[in-house]
Amino acid sequence: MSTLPFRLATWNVNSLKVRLPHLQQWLASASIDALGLQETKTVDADFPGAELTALGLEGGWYGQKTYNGVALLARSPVTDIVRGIPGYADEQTRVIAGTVRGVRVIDCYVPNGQAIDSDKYTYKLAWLSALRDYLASELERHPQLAVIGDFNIAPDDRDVHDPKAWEGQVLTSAAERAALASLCQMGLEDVFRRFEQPEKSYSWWDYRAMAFRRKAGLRIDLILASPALAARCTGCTVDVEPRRWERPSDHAPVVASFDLAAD
DNA sequence: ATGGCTAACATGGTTAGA
Repeated sequence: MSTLPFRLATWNVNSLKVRLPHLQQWLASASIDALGLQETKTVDADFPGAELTALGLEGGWYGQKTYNGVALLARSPVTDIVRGIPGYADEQTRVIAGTVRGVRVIDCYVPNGQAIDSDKYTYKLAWLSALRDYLASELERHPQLAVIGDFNIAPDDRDVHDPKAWEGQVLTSAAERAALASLCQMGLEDVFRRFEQPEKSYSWWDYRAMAFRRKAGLRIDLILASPALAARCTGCTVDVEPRRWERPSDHAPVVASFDLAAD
């Protein structure tokens, strides 16, 4: 049976307006078939659709003023686009889903949570519960499902540069990790860990205190795959190169490769 | 050292990120 490669990426760009040149430069060499963005921070009317069309991308976006904002883009048609979590009232634009080459892709920007004692943390956990219910139903409908994005949860202490300093903090707390684990218990797999990876593999580094230079980061940007899709995964890497560029996003893109059936 | 830096909105200083 013949297969075709499918390279799927997620990138929190921290303002698409500022990072459009970075995206253009990265796409020129990264050979990406589909891409989920987070923190576009732009209303849909201002979304740079023409610039992305010029890069050979199409798809959908779901943004708001100042905060949040997601986009799902691909080199082939993106169909059945759904914005937000159906049935969950949320003023924040954090999810967009679509189907690309037979793969259902759900792009998420999970709430940060700010601090354990914050209302935003309560919102984060409630939001993750709504996401879990949504994904349970999507798993039933779509054997080939990818859930990608900025999860704002480091799955394990391996994914934290200083586990002691981060212990019990937002992004590593037990309740957040349990919420992520419950997604994995439904069959979604963090494909990054299917493969041998370098020590200190992270996807986010604080802008402050030379965190990137010190390799003081967290791995919070993930690509989860359903069993049938995970079985087709041939690799997953963090591309740290754009984090070295001038005026970078604080997140690096993560890329997973799949061999899809070519029927 | 509880700061450090960046972006949006606004046009000085606040909010938010993680």
